[in-house]
Amino acid sequence: MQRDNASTALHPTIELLQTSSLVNVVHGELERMILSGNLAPGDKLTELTLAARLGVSRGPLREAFRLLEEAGLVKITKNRGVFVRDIEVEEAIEIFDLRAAMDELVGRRLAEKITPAQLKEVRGLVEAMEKAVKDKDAYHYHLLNLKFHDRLVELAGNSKLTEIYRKLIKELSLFRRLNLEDGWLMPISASEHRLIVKAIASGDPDAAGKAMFEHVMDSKARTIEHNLQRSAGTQGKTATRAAVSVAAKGK
Amino acid sequence: MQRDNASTALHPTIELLQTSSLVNVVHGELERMILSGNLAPGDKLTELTLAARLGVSRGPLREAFRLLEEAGLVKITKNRGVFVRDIEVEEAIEIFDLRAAMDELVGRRLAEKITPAQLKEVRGLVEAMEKAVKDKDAYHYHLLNLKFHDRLVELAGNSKLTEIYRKLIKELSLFRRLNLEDGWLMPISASEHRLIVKAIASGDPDAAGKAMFEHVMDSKARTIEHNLQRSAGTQGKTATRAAVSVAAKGK
DNA sequence: TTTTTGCTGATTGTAGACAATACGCTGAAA
DNA sequence: TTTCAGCGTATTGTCTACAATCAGCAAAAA
Repeated sequence: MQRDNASTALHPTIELLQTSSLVNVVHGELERMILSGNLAPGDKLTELTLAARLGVSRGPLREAFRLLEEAGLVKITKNRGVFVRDIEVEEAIEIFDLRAAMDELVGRRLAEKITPAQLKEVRGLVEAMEKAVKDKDAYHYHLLNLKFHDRLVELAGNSKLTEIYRKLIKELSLFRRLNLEDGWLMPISASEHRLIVKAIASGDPDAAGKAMFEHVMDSKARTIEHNLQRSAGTQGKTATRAAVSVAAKGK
Repeated sequence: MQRDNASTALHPTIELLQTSSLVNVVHGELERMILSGNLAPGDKLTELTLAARLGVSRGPLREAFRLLEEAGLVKITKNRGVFVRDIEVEEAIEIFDLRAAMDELVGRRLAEKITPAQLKEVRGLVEAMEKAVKDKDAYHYHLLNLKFHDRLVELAGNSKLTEIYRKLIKELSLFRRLNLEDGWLMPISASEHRLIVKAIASGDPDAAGKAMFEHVMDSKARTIEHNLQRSAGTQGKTATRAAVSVAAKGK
């Protein structure tokens, strides 16, 4: 009986057909469109239009909507439709605070269990980021930054933590997209990464946790500040953001 | 014009019809059945059967399934069906570790910002728990314990944190249900609650965070230990309630 | 002018039908 | 007895049709 053999070495196409339904594909595609900015916060996702464009019927599409809703990427209003969610600055602050606590855990764990090979790998990412800074390549830096943190969380070895961390990052991207790509705060962030790796390498859980925590909180301060400047400069109608400064100093 | 009046004081039935679709109702009902143990881990959720029982068609039901899938309560396998998820002990450990980090954040925040009135409220919950211990009322104690921690998280004032915390608790209940209701570890847990409230009341963020963290980690150790003992003792599966469909063959 | 009322087109909510796939049974061959 | 092929049933995946609801506009009333 070669059942074992067949289940381990499966042809990619077969594997694909067995695992992916239309719902999965549509879900992935919509998520990609949202995270890439192809669909912006506030945009309406009309069922008939999207169904026609993606070449599927409304059923799978609606199921994919529900996945996105629970993931926090869209908001469904009865009889009104589906809209790409808009992350308010208050919610972004909450996410940063939560991320800080999670990353502190990540730092602690890594200080205890990271291997030399893994350490070398993340050092490579830091060096690549420093190179991107030197080249003033903000986009590449952004991708490396995401990769760096994602990899650290992954290496911490808690899959539940990884799952929720990624969910938060996705939601946060709905808020952060606006003020990315002007890489003014890039170099500051970059230098902190070296400190994080150093603390992890030292094997001191408290130090590594603190380094991670502080990094996220600094990142939060920079992002919020940047966002406030931007929204204050562009439009007068954002007077509602006044309450933000109060929320921002919660520590 | 009494538009304001009309929008604030809306007839409950109208409000209900505007907000709740069949998907929402079905989702809530299924979640209730899963969390209450009416549907046990491993149970299969057959579309036609459930649709007939709930009096809806398969469409809304499938959308509710997707919500539950993203929430981690069920697992959908293509062409096979929907099953109530089974939380392995490894995943439970991960959730406890994550919860510990989150609760540490909760403790810190509460030490800084809890009000006397709120303090009085949580003290009342602790006292009620102590009474439940004295009465040996394990079920009531269990409910109060959930309420206590849920309220603390809520009072921390981070809605994102609250949302994810509740999601984790729901998932964890799929693992913990088995070894609840034998309240052997009840009194130990109860005494720790007093310490938590005391640390929060003292206004020391580090102490409160530490108290919360330790409590969750102790709770983790007790639960895991208890679970190991139990699963070592009983080999047979307890497939008592299979409301909808067959209990899958043992894993 | 301002408000309100009724209509119309567009969009979502739900149900049912058809196609595709998996599971379990029967029976025959080794 | 064990294994395996073939077949029928049950269940899921997807699509289409119909009903319910909403947004916008125009015309009438104040």
